Amino acid sequence: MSKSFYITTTLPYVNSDPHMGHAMEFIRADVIARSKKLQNFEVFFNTGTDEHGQKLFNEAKKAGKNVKEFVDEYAERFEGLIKLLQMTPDVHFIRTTDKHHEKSAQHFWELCDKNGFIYKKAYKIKYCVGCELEKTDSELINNRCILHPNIEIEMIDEENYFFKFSAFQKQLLDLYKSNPDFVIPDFRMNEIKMFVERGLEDFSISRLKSKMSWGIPVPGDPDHVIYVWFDALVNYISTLGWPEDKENFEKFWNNGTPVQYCGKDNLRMQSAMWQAMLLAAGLSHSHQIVINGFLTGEGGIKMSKSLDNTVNPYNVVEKYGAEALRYYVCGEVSMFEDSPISMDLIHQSYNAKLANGLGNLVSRIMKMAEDNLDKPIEIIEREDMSEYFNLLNNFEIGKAVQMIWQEISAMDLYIQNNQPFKVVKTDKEQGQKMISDLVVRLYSVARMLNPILPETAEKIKILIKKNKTPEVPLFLRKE
RNA sequence: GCCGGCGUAGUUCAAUGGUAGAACGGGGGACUCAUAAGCCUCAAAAAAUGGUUCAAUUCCAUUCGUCGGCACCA
Repeated sequence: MSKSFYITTTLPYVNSDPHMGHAMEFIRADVIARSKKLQNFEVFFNTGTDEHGQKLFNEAKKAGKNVKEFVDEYAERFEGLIKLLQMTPDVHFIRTTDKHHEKSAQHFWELCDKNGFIYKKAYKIKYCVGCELEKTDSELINNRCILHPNIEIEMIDEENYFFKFSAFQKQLLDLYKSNPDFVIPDFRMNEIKMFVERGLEDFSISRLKSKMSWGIPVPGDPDHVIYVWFDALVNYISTLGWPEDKENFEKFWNNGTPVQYCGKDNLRMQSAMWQAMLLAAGLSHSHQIVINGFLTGEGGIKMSKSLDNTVNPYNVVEKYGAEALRYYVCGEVSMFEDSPISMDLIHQSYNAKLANGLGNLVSRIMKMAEDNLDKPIEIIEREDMSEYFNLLNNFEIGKAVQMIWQEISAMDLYIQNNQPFKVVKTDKEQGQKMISDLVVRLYSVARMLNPILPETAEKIKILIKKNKTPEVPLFLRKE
């Protein structure tokens, strides 16, 4: 029986174009998914789009569009990232407007309801007529909207369904205690632990259909639709075919150590709300939540259009290629802290590591091989890669990248110190031995690169199999 | 305000109770298999004050700075 592994990104909310944060999350999850496959796991890799809720409802209306058409357009752009970023093509792409997902979410609701964790109560919301929006306390100063301080905040009473989040405090704390690696990195684990320790409040999980119709109908109550978070989180299991497909669910959710990759803004939803929801439905919790930091502009300044320091994935791929972007978010960006990104930084890393480092090394070794070896070397893939894969298994993608580039440097240094290109002129046999040893090492580099830069890894393997130097450099240096 | 993290070369990061390491970037040099790449080499750092200690960048305290969390933002 082969081992199974499940990994998912969060589903981007489709109220704007894909940005660098999405790209980073998609790429990193892809790296882990690919690396598990290489370790012979049967992998289920999920991503998709979150398409319900007030915001989309409002924005579609503002754009004068039918909501479905509005979200269709965006969903297509996000689905386009799969190809753009060279993600593994068998990734599952779920949309929360998919019929099956909607039914699945309703079933999930019914389970929570049946188990006694959903109830109805009057819900007071603070509403700013100026914004035409519901406001939270943190958005108010002196009980007035920050944007419209001259208008009184209206209190609106409405009946909503509530989820008994408060009932799960102890179970969540137990979960965290018995699974110290449940949330990665540890400081995020502490954060969520402290949040839960402070006490949990039940939250509203429905909206009045008369006010906001863009949602999944609440089972048995046509006047309400399911609050977008409650619906969206269920995608992590609906994508597996839950509840009908018991076999898949068993294989990937119960036995696939489900991992959820997300940004730091998602900590609470992924590691507390969703876990409580699963418990309420009588299902098993996720295995691990991995929390990325945010990408910022240079100098740690928040990216913004007005500062003109935004970077978008399309431009980067167009100018440097998908692999340069994959390299950057894996090797140059901190795994868990906020990190800067800019075209300039990408440019520097491209030249230093891809052109001067990897690309140049491939050229110099394969030139020696082509000129001096009579035939391609025989490769036996049996060296131990466990040290490398262990890094990836712990989501230390950056350290894994570092390990590869250390080997690249070591090979450059070896060539410099031992000069096989000279040796081969005086002692052919010895020179050929040195060169073929280098080719073997290069092949190992390609194997390690496989999950990070899949296309380049494949190119290198082909060059080695044909014993050819690349016709065009792998990564042409850019000025 | 409360809680937590951080403050090390130009930049991004590392290690350490006893001469502070790396990568990128910058200066210089010898070579040539290679993408004017690679290699060698040089310059370059511990926010401030006080304490513990034979000895502190490392432990403690305070100050300053900075970042994050403090619930419906999908």
